[in-house]
Amino acid sequence: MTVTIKDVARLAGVSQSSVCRALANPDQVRPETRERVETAARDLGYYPNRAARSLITGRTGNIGVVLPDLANPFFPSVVKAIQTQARRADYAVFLSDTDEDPALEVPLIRALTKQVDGFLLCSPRASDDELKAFAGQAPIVVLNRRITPFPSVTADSADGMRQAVAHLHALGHRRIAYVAGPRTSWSNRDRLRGLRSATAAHDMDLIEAGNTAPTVEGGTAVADLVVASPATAVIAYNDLIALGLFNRFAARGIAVPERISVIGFDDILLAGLVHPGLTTVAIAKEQIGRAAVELLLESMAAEQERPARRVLPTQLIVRGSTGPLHD
Amino acid sequence: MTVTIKDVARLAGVSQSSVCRALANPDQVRPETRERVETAARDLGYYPNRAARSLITGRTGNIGVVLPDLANPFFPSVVKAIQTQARRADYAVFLSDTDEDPALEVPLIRALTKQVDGFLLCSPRASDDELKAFAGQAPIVVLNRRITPFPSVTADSADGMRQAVAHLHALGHRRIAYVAGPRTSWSNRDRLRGLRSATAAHDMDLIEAGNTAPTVEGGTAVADLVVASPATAVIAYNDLIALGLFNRFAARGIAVPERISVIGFDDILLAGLVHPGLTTVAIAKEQIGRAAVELLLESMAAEQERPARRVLPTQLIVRGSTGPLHD
DNA sequence: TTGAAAGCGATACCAG
DNA sequence: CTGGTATCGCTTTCAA
Repeated sequence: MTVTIKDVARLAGVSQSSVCRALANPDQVRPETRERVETAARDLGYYPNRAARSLITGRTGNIGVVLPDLANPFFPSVVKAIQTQARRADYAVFLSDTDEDPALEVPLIRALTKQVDGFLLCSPRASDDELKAFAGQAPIVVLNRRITPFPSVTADSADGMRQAVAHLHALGHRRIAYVAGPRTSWSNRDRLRGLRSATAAHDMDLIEAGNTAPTVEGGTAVADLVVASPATAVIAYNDLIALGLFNRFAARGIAVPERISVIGFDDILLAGLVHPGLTTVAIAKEQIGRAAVELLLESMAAEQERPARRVLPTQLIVRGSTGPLHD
Repeated sequence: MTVTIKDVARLAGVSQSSVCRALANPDQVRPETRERVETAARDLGYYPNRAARSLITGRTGNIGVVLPDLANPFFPSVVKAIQTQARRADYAVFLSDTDEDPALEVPLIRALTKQVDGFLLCSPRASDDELKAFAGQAPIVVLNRRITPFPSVTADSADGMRQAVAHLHALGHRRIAYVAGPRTSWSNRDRLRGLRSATAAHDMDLIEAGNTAPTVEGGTAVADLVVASPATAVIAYNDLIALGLFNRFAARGIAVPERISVIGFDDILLAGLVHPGLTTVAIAKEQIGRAAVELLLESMAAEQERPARRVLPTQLIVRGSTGPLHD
């Protein structure tokens, strides 16, 4: 059924060892032999069993990607970048969606541990302690979160928030509401931190409208709270929430940006397609994916002394959902 | 470093075989022994190496998912459903994005073959012949395409088109344009076929506006052709293209649905969030993913005589982008 | 009920 | 430059 190295060896009339070498280190073998082996392999349609190989080499050629929700358009973008970069290094990708369930993360990681050379944890929801338990067990790079001792790739949320707040301030806004995402999300805390210091710097009021699910429905659910607050502008944890706000605002006849300005975070595809366009803080999603793979490869190659931390830039994208304050 | 079955055996004071049995067939072993093994395994944090196991059992516990473009929101939805269903059966998922490159598919499949028990090919772009070469090599279920001899899961595009055309006809439209997707896409041909017969049944004119990329940009690129045609309504291969049309129409001041009605296909999240809402043919994406995994598990369990074909229903979702004909 | 030993497919080392 | 052999971690006969 399945063709193994033995079959190739037999057909080529050489030993297994030679087949192995001819295929892996072509120059350590006589050209004639190499040719015979290559022909035999081609004829039989031989492809090495990477699982068997990993047993002896200790390398699987796979990386594991764990993320909370593929339905959030932010993640597919990142995963796509990861895929592209991984393929360049001849790595295949295991994908696990935890469905925003923190309890699923650790078992999933464990189940994959022996099958991958390292992990990319995107916005992991598990506790610091649970994750730290993996230190030394498997190379791990964390995205959108910082946990010592793992290398991390994050976006410069503070700077993004600074840009967003400066923009709103320039438009005349003085009272901003923030719709927070999941409490378990490091990004959420990071963004909130940046927002607090940015509003403080401008001496503006920050009204925290509470946490909600990072989905359209999550935004819709808290829209009325925002309207009832004295805020003239609202910044959402992410674009999906912002679009949920849009929805409910439209349903209630609340004009954006005339009555209230809205800013999102992530710059997912949707942001540019709704009307009015959603002003948002763009994150370099492709760069995040790429950087993460690079860091992982590095940390697999050699134990790093101090974990690398890559912080990628953010950029405010101004669209129609923000405008001057009307009184 | 990594804890193996030997370590457990040593700590429990039994043989490897007993450890294996205690963990796999708990009832074939004396309760006392089982207890000792379980404790030892827990204490050491033992998790079997699935790659090593696959070597002997022939089962990997993995399934491979290949798709053309994770950036198309349709696919993440399907993948998420696949994940959920796969996890239920204790399968892990390998994901490969081919970036719409037909040439990448076959090598990717081959590279994964030994590491997975079967494949889910989503909207594969490779030729029938290339794919047929895998028949008998690995269990394969094809999504959004039909290729003998593989089981397939498809949407009832013909019925979806029938609903869309009937809707437009009722609104008074008589000339419909179709913006086609990739020539290599089976879905595209399937949808076109359905559309042709539906328009013929209503004695309506069908203007084929040519093929374009299944992306927002693809839609934007052909929008002017559609406007220049005598069509009063346009059906796009998918929602992304439809949204690209929206964009360009808005830029040119062409009113939707007053000047032209627009219908998409897939019902991605975006469709409900743009203004006006995009009328579209919804596909049961979760069901597709679920059904695909089910079929794959079945076909792995036993060679089926005739490949199963699951055709899932489609449903027209009417939103603001379609309206009565104005003259 | 348990242990010893063979073997899955590939690589790596050591002789020759 | 090539072949024999041990080995990776695990499962599975086969005897005891």
